[in-house]
Amino acid sequence: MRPEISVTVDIVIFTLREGDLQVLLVKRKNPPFEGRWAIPGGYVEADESLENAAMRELFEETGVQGDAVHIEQLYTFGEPKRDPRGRVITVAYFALVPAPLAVQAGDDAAEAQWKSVYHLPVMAFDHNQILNYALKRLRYKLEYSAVGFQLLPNEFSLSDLQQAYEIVLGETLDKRNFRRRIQQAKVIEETGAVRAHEGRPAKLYRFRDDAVAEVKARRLFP
Amino acid sequence: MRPEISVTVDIVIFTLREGDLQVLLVKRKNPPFEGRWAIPGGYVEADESLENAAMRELFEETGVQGDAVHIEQLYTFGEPKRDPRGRVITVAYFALVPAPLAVQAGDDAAEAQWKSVYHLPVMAFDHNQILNYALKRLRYKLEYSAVGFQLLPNEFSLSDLQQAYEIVLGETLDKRNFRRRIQQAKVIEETGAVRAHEGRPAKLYRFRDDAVAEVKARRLFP
DNA sequence: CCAAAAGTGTTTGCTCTACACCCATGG
DNA sequence: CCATGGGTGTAGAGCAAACACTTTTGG
Repeated sequence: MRPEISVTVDIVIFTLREGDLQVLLVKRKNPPFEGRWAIPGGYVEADESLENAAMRELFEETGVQGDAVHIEQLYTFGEPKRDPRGRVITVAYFALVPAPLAVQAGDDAAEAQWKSVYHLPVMAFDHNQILNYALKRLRYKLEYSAVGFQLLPNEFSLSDLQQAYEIVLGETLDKRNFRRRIQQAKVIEETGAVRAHEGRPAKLYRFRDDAVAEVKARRLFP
Repeated sequence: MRPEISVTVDIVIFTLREGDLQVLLVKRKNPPFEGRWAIPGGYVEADESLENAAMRELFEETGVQGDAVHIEQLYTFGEPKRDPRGRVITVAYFALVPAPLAVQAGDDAAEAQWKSVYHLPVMAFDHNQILNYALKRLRYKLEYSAVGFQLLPNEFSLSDLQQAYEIVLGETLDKRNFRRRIQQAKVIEETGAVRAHEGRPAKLYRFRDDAVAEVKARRLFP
């Protein structure tokens, strides 16, 4: 009546690095799939919620506090044979972190590395499937919610923002239309600061906290 | 390292009945929450996939074969204290079934009944939360996918379809605009049959199988 | 012929898209 | 003064919303 089933959480951690959409993977140092790359994850403790388990894994791998970044449940994968050790279902989460952070390997990982989502290795378990699903969901959400801002630091220019969208969506966007849309959506405000570099300095913006819930009835970027 | 966690699936089964959006609930005949209404569900067997478990529960409660109707994973609920008996996480699914079917009570249920989503009792566990989430998702999906057809029988009139949308969305729609949209989306075809009743007979339509994947880039019903 | 429900078009405003030049700064 | 990236507006097309009458059948 109550079969022995283990429960893990796995967390797909996306960031923008090197003009690329990257994901944090760890190299497994124990069987099964020793030496293969995998999504970070681990067992759910008896007294912690699933979300807390995901945030704990995120912190262990990146040092990022889960409540400071976007984190959401993705899907639960539970095919009987997905783990050769026995019945293990995994609740997959995905997180968006802003900066290219230093990473540290967890207990069960020999090393951790950011990898481009466009050049993924063959991974342990069903992790390629999980990652494909996460990527699909990320692109999808980008089109009708303001979640993309979570990939950027607190202050950013409109060009930064546009570049972020272009990297994730894998297509180029019209500058004037992009800016008009973002402004109309009223999800950002000027910080007052500017950033100097070669060329005209860029006004810096921040994401408006009160706009998080403001997911539009119409998609922002059709 | 591998805490004792039980895994269940719960399934929110929606249908249209009596001009109302209804959900199938069962009355618990054992503690905890004896006598309370609950969403049908049960333990996941050691060798079955989560989806199969959900389809099995659906069949046990309604006699409907899971592969004949729309069924999808909703969310996984895993707060440590959600079940007083111990740590139980539940993978919630939702299903859309076409007809007001006869229902039969499963092992752990004294009776099963269709209940209006607009007059829900206080339920066992966190089932009110699950149901609210399912309803939100249903309305949301209705707006940008063709999933609403799954609530109707094979043959239906355009008035039937419009009525279905109105019931679920809780608002009235313009007849001409509704029909034009549906026709443009090319998701239905005439069966050739008509249905007679008081008034002019209605042409009957069926949902086009090849249109299932055809979720629009633009929402169908903004 | 009357009641009841099915079916059908047009106009108007808005939103999306495509597109090219000037501006501010540092070197 | 030149190179570099930041910043701005408009015209045309396609889409969505509002709106009322005619058609077909059964009784």
